Amino acid sequence: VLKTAEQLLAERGLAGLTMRGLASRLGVAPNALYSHVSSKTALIDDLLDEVLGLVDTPDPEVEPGTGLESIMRSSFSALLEHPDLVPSFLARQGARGPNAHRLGEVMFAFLARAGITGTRAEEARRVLIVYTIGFAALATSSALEQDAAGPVPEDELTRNFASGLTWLLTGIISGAGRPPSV
Amino acid sequence: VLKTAEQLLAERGLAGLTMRGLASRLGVAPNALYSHVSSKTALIDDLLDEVLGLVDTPDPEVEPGTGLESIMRSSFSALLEHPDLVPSFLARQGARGPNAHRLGEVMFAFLARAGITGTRAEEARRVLIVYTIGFAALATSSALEQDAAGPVPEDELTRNFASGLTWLLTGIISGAGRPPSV
DNA sequence: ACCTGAACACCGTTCAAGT
DNA sequence: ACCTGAACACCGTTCAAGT
Repeated sequence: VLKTAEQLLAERGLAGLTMRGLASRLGVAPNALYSHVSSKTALIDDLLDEVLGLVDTPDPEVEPGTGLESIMRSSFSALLEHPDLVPSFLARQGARGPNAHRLGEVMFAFLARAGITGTRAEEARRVLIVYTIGFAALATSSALEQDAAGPVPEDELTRNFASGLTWLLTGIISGAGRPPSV
Repeated sequence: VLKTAEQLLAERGLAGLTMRGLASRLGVAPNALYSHVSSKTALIDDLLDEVLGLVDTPDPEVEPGTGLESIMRSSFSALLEHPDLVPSFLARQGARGPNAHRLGEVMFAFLARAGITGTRAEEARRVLIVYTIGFAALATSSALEQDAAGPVPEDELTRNFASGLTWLLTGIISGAGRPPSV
């Protein structure tokens, strides 16, 4: 059901994933899909959470900084494997399915072990997520369209992502910003 | 010419900005637009660079950290004023018009004064841009759709943006990551 | 429950022709 | 240069009806 949507997406891109195209591949009429999914948006939401299922969560005993780093790296590469879905992640603010929820909890746990809780933890989590999805959006869109300007190779962007992630984690854990009201 | 596009966008959103709708507002046939702009994508690219024209560049004598901070803050609020264009910024990697170029140069100048040059400066600039656009995307999309989950007020997101920006700049300027090969 | 036929109300873009 | 009429090749979605 969803699987063929995923496969059609991989073959023909986001613009190529149409309800009509999907229906014809399944050998049914376009409107028959509405017996299985309430709208195209709902279909995409389902696909998004499936991508997050690919992210593996690190050993919770590991140091908080490295734990967070590996979660974000793993998320980044999961996103890169589904380039066409990344723009949708941004538009929908990172999916709200069960997998998204699970990852959010793991992140909170690591932040808490680094002594970051409350509002500050929420902020840090949001910053990390936004940064990761944003960079994935950059990497995937740059892969899709080749410009005269030179497309910037993917491994360079991955290194760039890692640098920024380190900066971010350094800033978060060092406790910059906001006076020590905690 | 472009002005009406901007105004139509403000009124009816990105989905409401169609070539046909734009044409009818101008009192011409849909295809007449193609005498003025080569495609809808080109039209949007023009709109994007216009938004970047709203960003004001700080006094170049100011301290690098605060200079960069104010550029990114100003960019963030310029983006927030045109919520419907933000997704396009991500898809097109932040526009490539003259205004985009100008801002990029100013950022490089500040980074250089902070002792950051070469690859590292490119990485830092990209990280800052991605972070800013990504957060703007979050803020605008959360403003557009109200969910049961509670939409997160805009000023909270703006503070959140500022916190993350501080963390990022702390990390960048403190010289974390990559061993001191410079 | 799940499907079909037919339709509604749209899209972006192109082509030939006019002025 | 800038416009029109007409068309091409599509969209997502709904409604009534069938099994």
